[in-house]
Amino acid sequence: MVEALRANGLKVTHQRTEIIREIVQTKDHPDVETICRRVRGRIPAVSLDTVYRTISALFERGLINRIMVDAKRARYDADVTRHNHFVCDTCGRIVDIDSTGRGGCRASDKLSEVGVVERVEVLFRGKCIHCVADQE
Amino acid sequence: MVEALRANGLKVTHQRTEIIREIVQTKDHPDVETICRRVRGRIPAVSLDTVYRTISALFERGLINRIMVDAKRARYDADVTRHNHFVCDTCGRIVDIDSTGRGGCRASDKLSEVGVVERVEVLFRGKCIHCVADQE
DNA sequence: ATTCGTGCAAACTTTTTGCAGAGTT
DNA sequence: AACTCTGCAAAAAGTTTGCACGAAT
Repeated sequence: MVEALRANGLKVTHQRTEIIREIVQTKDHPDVETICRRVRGRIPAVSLDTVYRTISALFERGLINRIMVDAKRARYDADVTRHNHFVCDTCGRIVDIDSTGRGGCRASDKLSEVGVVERVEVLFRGKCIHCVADQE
Repeated sequence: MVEALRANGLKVTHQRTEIIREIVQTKDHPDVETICRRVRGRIPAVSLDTVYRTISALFERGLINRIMVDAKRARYDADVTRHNHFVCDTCGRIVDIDSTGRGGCRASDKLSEVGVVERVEVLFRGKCIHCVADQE
C-alpha cells in the first residue's frame, strides 16, 4: 500500500505510513476520529487534519473505500475488493459480507438507460447478534 | 400521508403539510435545504430548522427514507417501498431503480450469523447519461 | 387549557482551508 | 533545491438545541 502512495505521486511520510498501517490492520471500518486516536498511540502528535487529508487523498485515488452509514461520520475500509456490508443500526458495528456468486446483485434493465454503473454498494441494515442479545 | 402524521401523534401544521406535499410530489430525492427553498415558494417564512425537525420526525417514524450518498447532506425519499437507487457521482442526481424479481439481492449465508437484517439498501454508483454526454 | 410546533439565534459536530515551518524526493 | 506534507488555528457546512411565542387538539 505504501508503494501505491508513490505510484500516485504522494509522499511517504511517517504519519501516512502509520495511518495506512492502522486502517489496513483493522476490519472494523473506523471513522476518521477513531483512526486518529489509534495512530496517536504511536505518534502522539498527529493532528486530526492530517488524518483527514491522508484519508481523503487515499479515497480520491480509490485506494480505500468510504462507507456512508449514518448522516454524520464517514467510515473507511481498506478492502477495495467487491464485498458488501452489514450495519447494526443500534451499535454502529459494520461487518464485511461476501458477495456471493455472480456479484450478489442484478440490475434492472432500466439501469442502462439511466447511466453507466461503475460500482454497486449493498448495505444490509438491521440489528447485530450482540444488540439482539442485549435487548432481552 | 397527512393521516400518518395524526396516527403518529404529530400535529398537522401548515408547514408540515407543505413540507410533505413537496417531498411527495418530487422524485428527485432532495436534501433538506432544497426542500426548504421549495416550500418557501408557498410559505416564505418557513425556517430551515422546522424543515429539519419535520424531516427527522418523519424519518424516525419510517414515513420517509434517508439516502446517504455523499459525506455531507442527507437526501430524502417519500417512497418507502422496496427499490434501489442509481447515483451519479458527477452531478449528484439520484434515480429510482426497481428491484427486479425476488428482491434484487441475495444475502450470503454468513449473514444470519452476524445479525438480523431488516432492510437492504442497494446503491448503483456511476455516471448518468447527461454527464457522460457532457464529457465529450 | 394543554400540549406540541415554530422561528430565531446560538451551539455543536464533522470536515475543509490558509499559513508558516518541517520533511520527502 | 523543489515541492509536498504537517500542525496549528480558524472557518465552513450541515445539523441540532434552548427558549419564548403561537398554533393545533
